[in-house]
Amino acid sequence: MSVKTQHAATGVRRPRNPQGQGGRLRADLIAAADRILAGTGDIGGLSLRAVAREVGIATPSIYLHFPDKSALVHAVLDARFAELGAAVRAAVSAADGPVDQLRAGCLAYCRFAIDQPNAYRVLFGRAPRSAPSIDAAPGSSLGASTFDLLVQAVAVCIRADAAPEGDPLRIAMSVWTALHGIVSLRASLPDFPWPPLDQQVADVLDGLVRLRHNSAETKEP
Amino acid sequence: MSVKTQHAATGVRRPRNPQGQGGRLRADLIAAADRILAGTGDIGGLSLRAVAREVGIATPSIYLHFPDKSALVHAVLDARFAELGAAVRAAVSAADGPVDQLRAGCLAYCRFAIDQPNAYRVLFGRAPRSAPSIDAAPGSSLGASTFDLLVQAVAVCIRADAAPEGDPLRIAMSVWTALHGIVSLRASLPDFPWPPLDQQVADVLDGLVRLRHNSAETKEP
DNA sequence: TGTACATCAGTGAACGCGCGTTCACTGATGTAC
DNA sequence: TGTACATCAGTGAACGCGCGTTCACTGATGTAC
Repeated sequence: MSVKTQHAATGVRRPRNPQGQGGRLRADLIAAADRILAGTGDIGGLSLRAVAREVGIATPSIYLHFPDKSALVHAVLDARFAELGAAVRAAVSAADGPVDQLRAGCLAYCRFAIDQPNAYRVLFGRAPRSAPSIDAAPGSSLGASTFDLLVQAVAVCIRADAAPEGDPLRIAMSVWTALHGIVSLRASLPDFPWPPLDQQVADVLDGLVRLRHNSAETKEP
Repeated sequence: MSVKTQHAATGVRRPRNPQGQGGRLRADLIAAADRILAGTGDIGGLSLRAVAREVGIATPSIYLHFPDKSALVHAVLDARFAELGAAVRAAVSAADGPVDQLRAGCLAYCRFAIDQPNAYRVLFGRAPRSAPSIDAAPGSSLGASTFDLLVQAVAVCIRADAAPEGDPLRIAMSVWTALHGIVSLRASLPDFPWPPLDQQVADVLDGLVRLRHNSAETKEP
């Protein structure tokens, strides 16, 4: 039996899906490509052959579900953008009050990026025009909706008098770029003596949003 | 005559160096690799064959000057780090006073990154451990010396009472990450409606360093 | 002044590899009659 | 209940390509005698 067609992890060929369930392979392909990208962070280095090996199928079977390589990559990016948005939304929902909600959302964004640096790099670390395998910026609407969340959180803080007057869009841009800087430089230079993430995020919010800390709600009981 | 060995731009094979001047090719190879990387920003996508084509030599001639591909890439990175440091130093020297010098250095850093986004991505946009062709983080000492410049500039502002008390190292880290965020997000999402660079940098310095603007030195005559 | 030799800066062909994609094919499962 | 056929989910071999690297070689230039 050829080694080429065996599953990468188990050495066993993946069983064939029953009729009507061929679509399952599509999800498995996206998941496998996502796992590989999470290990390398390099879209250009992703190969259909590696994806097929990971899933345990023959490479041409991918073409039953995606017209070409870039379609598979787009599907992976869409899924990851949705996941990032869900993580931020969940953190915001779990917090109380404008300031804590803003902070929780920013921290969730950074944690997603730091826990999965390669996945984050795949989403935000490429030059859209010059990337060889990607023709257009995918998932931009999903990314934009997550950014809208930040603009709204800043606006709520200002309306609640937790931050001084200012343009929420402009402030949110500053915050987003600063958060992106925090997480992407940490990924690029892991040996640099970075301060704790909470402190860096707090510095950014204090400096750029100028949050007013509500002394009535400090953690002292 | 084979097309393979002709110069990419002119179709003419590069003339052979005189004896004792073989080292010239080394500099030409670094420059050619740098030009290619400035066009793609993708270290993994750089090929020795493309470099040889650009210079107008046969590919194996590269091995007369570099033991392997990663040695050539390291040389390119060292040269670019040195260039970035020189640009920042020149801007700082051309400005007067602690605040303007800090601002000038930060702006020069951003302009270098924005004018040559792919070169900047090559320097700071990779995950050092997982990059396939690069074994260790190169140029780190050159990068670190440029960062020291920022720390000193912040410290001078504090000593000159142009900024409130604070830990210059911690503040410089915040500023650097914010600047990196500004320029790398601009490169990743060029279609986003970014505000003017000067304004973004000013927001970052005002917020994170809390610069005091010296009203005696405003631009009004 | 001539000549044999060493050095130097390269060249051209070939190696084995992994890649995206195409093509004709297989074989299990369902369905119409 | 049996059987011919259609559908579905894949497979295996092959294509042409660009890659990093190795190897034996070339041919101009300098130098020792």
